[in-house]
Parts: sequence; structure tokens; C-alpha cells
Amino acid sequence: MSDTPSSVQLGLPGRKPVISREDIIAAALKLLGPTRSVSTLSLREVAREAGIAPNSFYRHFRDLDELAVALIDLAGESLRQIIGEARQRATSKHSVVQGCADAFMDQLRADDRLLHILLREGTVGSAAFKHAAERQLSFFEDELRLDLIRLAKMKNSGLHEPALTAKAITRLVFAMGATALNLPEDKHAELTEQIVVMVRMIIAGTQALAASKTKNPA
Amino acid sequence: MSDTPSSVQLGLPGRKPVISREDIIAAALKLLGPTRSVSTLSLREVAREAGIAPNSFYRHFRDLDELAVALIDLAGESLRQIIGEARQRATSKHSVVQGCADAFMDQLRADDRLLHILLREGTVGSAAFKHAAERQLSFFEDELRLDLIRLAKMKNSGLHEPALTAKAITRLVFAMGATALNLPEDKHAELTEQIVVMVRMIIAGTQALAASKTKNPA
DNA sequence: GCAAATAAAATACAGTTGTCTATACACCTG
DNA sequence: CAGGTGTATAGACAACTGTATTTTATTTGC
Repeated sequence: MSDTPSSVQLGLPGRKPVISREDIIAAALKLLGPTRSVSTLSLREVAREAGIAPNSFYRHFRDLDELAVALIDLAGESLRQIIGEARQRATSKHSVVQGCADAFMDQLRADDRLLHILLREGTVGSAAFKHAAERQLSFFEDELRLDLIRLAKMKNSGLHEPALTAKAITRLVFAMGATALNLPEDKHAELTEQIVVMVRMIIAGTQALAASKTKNPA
Repeated sequence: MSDTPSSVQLGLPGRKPVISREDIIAAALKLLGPTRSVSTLSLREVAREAGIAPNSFYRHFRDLDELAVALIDLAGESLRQIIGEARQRATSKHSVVQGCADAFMDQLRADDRLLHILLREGTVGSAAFKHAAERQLSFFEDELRLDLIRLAKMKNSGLHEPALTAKAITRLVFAMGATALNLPEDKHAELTEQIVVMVRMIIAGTQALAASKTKNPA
């Protein structure tokens, strides 16, 4: 989307940048963990980790909020791609729900720290911060909504309020994922199972509501 | 639960405390808002707001984490009471779901800032911090579970995995509530409606799953 | 009144933060 | 080579942080 000023350095005068936006993002990711959230990062800390002077940070980002938004977008794109792959992979082997839940939790366990960001930092931080997180979530909802419609047609089953159904599933899964971050790994399997049942519940519910609507349209 | 050292001052020597735990909690609440979360509060700031010297804070709390846990517990108890009232009030007038959702959103709008804490701070902060939030959520789940069982018996409808159903509803409602905090007030009605439909979806789902289980026990 | 006890305040310290200013560096073009 | 240009650094500043130590204030029992 946004071309970094350092990616295309065609014949411009001046000293070459020794560091790129991506390097700073990578440094910020290195600092994150179960006890460190993006909103607790300091400019100096990130600069230190990236091996640059504090002031050099400003060459790449206006402020920490801009870094945070970049991280959120990155996390969203990354996770969407993984879930997308899981979706296609699952249609043949296991159920879609199970496949996506597994992929989700696998990613959680792998912990490239991107997922952490998306899961828990949407509720804190500045307005720009929250807006970016909401936007990424809405992307998920949209993709899921289309998938639900496709699935309902295929199975010839009802689907009450596709958008709301997608939203419910997305929010619930993310909320459950956020709690998983605080849990030891040996509880993850149990939690994955819980997520699967919950999602099945919502799907069964949307089908039931659709059925009762056609039967009782008043 | 825990008696404050200042609440019962029977014949002890020494200077009387000019400020109580509750005063500090109130000061902290005053500082919170849509842009300030508990985890961003500083000890000095709270002490300043409470009108005491920074060090005096330690007389009442070991550290900010202890304050945060107190705030979370307070928020949980407060909200549970309100939801409890809504539950009883709703059984006669409207549906239980609608009544509770309304009460929830009313409380959100009223913004005594307690709800904000519970909604969004469970995902950030120290381990003690998160644990306190999880505990409060589990209280909600438990109350809701009992209610669901009662309701299912009354209406003679099925109920697949009561605990999971309660957990799904709780987490989903809280997640939706958290997003409501970032929304302007004129969107709250729409969001309340969404929550109601979502909850109905889950309830319909748990009933459908229960029905399919009795039909197909294999 | 006096000593003990408790609470609060005053002072101080080392650390960190964001940002400003000035300066050194590396690179391209002429 | 010089000149310009964009990048990165160094140093400094005021503000803030949590906390340790010391001092003051206020209350009680004798």
C-alpha cells in the first residue's frame, strides 16, 4: 500500500537510510510479549532496540501511534491470509469451522506476536489505534460473511442475518483468543474445542432463526 | 470483603487517616475516561488527584496493581448487581435477553467508568490484573449458566452445554460492549439490537444442538 | 503533660521519557 | 573536486516517574 521512502532509492541525493520502516517494525515486535503491549512501548525503547538514535525514529513515523497502526494493519493482513489458507485447506479435509479454529490457535501458539496485537490492543490506545483495529476486524467479518453465504447455499441451509452472524463469530473467536493468551499452552486444546462448539452453536442458531422466520413470517 | 484499615478505628493510637482506600479509588475513577485506561495511570497522578503526597499511596495499596484489582472487583460487583436486578425485572415485562441487554447498555451510557474497566482492561496489564478480570467474568458466566438452566426447564427447551453457552454469551456481550465504548451514543441503540439478535442466535443454537443430540445420540 | 504510635508530608535521588538544536555523515549531481 | 541534500547522531533540556529517607503532624494511653 504505502511505499516506504527507503524502498525505492532511485538516484536521490543524500545519505542512504541505514534503517527502514520495516526494521523499526521488527524491532517493536521484538519488544512485545505477554507482558508488553504496544501501548506501553516508548519511542526511545523502540529506537534502542532498532539500533538508532531516538530522533531518527521521526524520519520513519510521525509518532508511536503511526507505528501502532502499522503493526495492527500488518497483523490483520497476516492473519487474514493464514485464515484464508485454512479455509481453502479445510473444505476438503475437516470441517471449515474446525480447520479455521485450528489455524487460529496454531497461529496463536506460533506467536509471531502479530496476533497478540490484533487480539488485545483494539480496546486500548488512541482513537486512531482503535479505528485501525476495528477496520481489520471488519475485514474478517466481511470475508466470513461471504463464506457463510456460500456455505449456506451449498448446504441448502438457512442463514439469518449473515452480517450479524459473521460479526458474532468474529468477535467471539477473537475474545476467546484473547483469553487464550493468558493461559498456559496445555489448555489451548481445550479452548480450541470450546471455540469450535461455540461457533457451531451460532451457526445452528442462525439456521434455526432462518427456519422459524420462513415458517412464521409475521 | 477486606476491611479497610481505616474503617474500624477503635481506640488505636496514632494520627487518624485523612483519606481512605475508597477516596483513592474514587480519585482513580475520576482520572479514567475514554482515552485513559487503568494501566496508564501513574502513582503520582492518582495521589495528586486524591490530594495526598505520592508516598501516602503506599499506606493504602501495595502498588498500582492492587488498585487496579480493587477497581476491577468493584466494577464486577457493581455490574453484576445491576444485571441481576434487570434479570428479575425483565422476567415479567419484556424478554430476559432484551432486559439484560438494555440494562447493560444503560450502564454503559451512564458511564460510572466502572464498566469501562471491566470491558477493556482485562486484556492488558499484569498477571494479577488479568486474573482479577477473568474472575469477575467467570462470576457472570456462572450466574448466567444457572439462569439458562432455569429458563430451559421452564420453557421445556433443550440446552446444549450450559457452561459453554453461558461463556459464549458473556464473552460476546462484553466484546460488543467494548466496541460500543468507541462508538458515538447515537449508534448504541443499533448495537443493542445487534447484541440481542446475537444472543438469541446462541440460544437458538444451543437448543438446536440439544435437539439434534437427543435425536442422534451417536 | 509526656511518650509512644501511627499517618502524612517534605525532600531527595536516580532513572526514563519526548523532543529541540546543532552537528557529523554519506551520497548524488554538477 | 565542491556543493547541495537528505539521513543519522550527539547532547541537552524539562518534565515526569517510582521510591527511599527523613521530618512533621496528630491522636491515644498513661
